[in-house]
Amino acid sequence: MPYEKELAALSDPTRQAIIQRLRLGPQNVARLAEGFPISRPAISQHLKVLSDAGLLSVTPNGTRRIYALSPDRMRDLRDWMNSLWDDARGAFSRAAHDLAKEGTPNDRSD
Amino acid sequence: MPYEKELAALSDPTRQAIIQRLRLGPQNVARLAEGFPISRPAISQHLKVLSDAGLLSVTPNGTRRIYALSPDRMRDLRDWMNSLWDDARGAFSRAAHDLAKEGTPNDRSD
DNA sequence: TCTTACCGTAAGTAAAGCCTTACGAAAGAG
DNA sequence: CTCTTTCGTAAGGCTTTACTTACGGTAAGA
Repeated sequence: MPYEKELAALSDPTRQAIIQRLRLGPQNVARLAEGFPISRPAISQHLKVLSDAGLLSVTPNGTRRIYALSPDRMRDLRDWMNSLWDDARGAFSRAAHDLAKEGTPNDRSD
Repeated sequence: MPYEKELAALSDPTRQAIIQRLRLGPQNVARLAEGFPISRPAISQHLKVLSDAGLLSVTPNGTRRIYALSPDRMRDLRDWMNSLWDDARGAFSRAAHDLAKEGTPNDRSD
């Protein structure tokens, strides 16, 4: 299970919205929380999940904490998605080929 | 929130393992369940989640149901990851540039 | 120093998720 | 028709998750 934590972090709609926000640029917590219908501590908890997954980086600046997207981990995820897609294509056309020949691909009995 | 359901589907370790299994080729439910420590109905429920997310396709064959990866939706996800990564890179270097100039990117005071 | 702004964490609660067993429907063999 | 295989779904229990309010700690300004 290669990217369990990262995908779990991205699976929440609020965290996805946070990611979308940070696509425009780094932001501190208070400003980030302004656009959401939930409390600021809830945003902090989501930011912790995203940070623990390596998707965000933090830069303290005075009392503020600036959060930004971490391109490195994001690139790893993208590469994994790429390989997944390649295998999906391969398995798909192979299955289509097999089905055209005999009808059932995995017709083995142990 | 563009790919909420797809990412939620991929976030579970069991479902990730199912995906890994199907990278080798399509399989029916009973054979798929053989390699897991959980019951067959649990596998069926996971397969439903993955199918509802559009990541799998089903092909009935007698009493069996052959599950396979759906390359289309997988490609969409990959493309979204690509754009996400590009924006992350852009925001990152822009932030680095701003920090080099003044120190704080979002320095507005309400 | 005193006050204000910013933020993380703890405690508690309501909701969602994952697993199990039990059951019923559909397809094929005899 | 009867029996078996394959599979999806319903019901219930248990764990995890996401939210709230309350609180403490740190940095900057007067």
